[in-house]
Amino acid sequence: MAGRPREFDIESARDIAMQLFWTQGYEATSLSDLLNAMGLSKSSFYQTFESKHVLFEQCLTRYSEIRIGTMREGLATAPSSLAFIRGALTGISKETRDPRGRRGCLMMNTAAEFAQSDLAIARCVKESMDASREVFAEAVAAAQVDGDIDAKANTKALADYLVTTVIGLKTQVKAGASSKQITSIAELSVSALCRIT
Amino acid sequence: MAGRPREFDIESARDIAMQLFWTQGYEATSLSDLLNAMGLSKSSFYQTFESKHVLFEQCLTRYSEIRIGTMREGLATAPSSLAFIRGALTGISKETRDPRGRRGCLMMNTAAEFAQSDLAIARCVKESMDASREVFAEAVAAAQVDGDIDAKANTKALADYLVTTVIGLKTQVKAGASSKQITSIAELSVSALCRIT
DNA sequence: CTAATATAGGACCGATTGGTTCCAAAAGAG
DNA sequence: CTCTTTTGGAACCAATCGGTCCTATATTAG
Repeated sequence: MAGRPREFDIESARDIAMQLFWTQGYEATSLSDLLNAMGLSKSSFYQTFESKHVLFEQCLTRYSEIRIGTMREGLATAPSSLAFIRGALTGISKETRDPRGRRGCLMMNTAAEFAQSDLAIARCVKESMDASREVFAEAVAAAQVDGDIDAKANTKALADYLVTTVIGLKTQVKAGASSKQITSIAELSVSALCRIT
Repeated sequence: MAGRPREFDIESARDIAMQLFWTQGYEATSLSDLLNAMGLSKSSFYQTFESKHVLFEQCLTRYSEIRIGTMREGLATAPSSLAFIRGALTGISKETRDPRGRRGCLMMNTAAEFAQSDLAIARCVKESMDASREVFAEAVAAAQVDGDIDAKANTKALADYLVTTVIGLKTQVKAGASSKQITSIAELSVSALCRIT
């Protein structure tokens, strides 16, 4: 009991929107920007995604899922937990060469753009932040078992420390830091992590 | 050789604008927001400050001056260079209770809002970043002389590390972290700094 | 067939945007 | 007094914003 089938894929259309929001920010992305990039008419857009704002929230959720998924996969396949942590930090230097520009992290960009003005979005950002902290906490705990990090150290505090460093590094990239600088800071942070007691 | 005297103070009017931009961001601050807050008519505004954009650039410069000045003063008056560094990090936890909201740092907010789109602004942000790194570099060098930080460590790299941590902490505040979390991460970072070789 | 849904495209909405220009009044300096 | 400048306010600009609604067509299921 259905009519004409949808001619586009909701998921991939949303992914395109996510990329736009990521690169340009919410306010800077106009409705026509979205329509052009997604290849949709206004009618299809509003019928499928209630509004620009609702679509944005969906994009945030999707981004978080992808990001956390990638982290979990990286942790599972890394040669060691410490290697995963090191890779998570040093890998940020690659974003320096991002052809799409140094666009940072959608969650942090959003946190910066919507400060306290939108509670629903603020909550979404916080949840994503907590999720990535959780992955780091698991990695730190495993590295403590491996003996790479002091077992007496506070696991959750170290995870918070890592999240903070990642945020700082990504923002540095956005502010114009060089690849070498990022790598150097990342290495420094990891070696510091291993000396904490 | 002058006509009617200006009835407002340019400096303080600009400071009010800076506060607005800081809390709300550039795009989110409309012209009428500015006029209301600054208590100016449109004519006075455009006669004194060429445009919204020019005013914003002036605000960025002013913000940077204040920020760097405060840092230099803190470094000069602190009981020790390491104490200054520790204070610079742990003090961020106070911003949690900011009545004006967790508004982060104007420079980083701007970096996030204007990514690569405005070169003049990007340059301004980078300069401010470099200036604060320079202050941290002086502090680290002094702390190395004091023996609080290993003298063999790379001074500039440590300064970069500190800037990154500050950015991360301020963004964490904006994303909703608690005062305790911030303090804990800051303490962790400082103690890590002292163990690096 | 009919009912249901999706399509593209356009008309239209009120509101707001940053910015410009003009005006007449006000107030100082010479 | 005259010249110069600032003042507030209004009028006006073209453009854009997100969003609604409508028409006509297309495509499926039953």
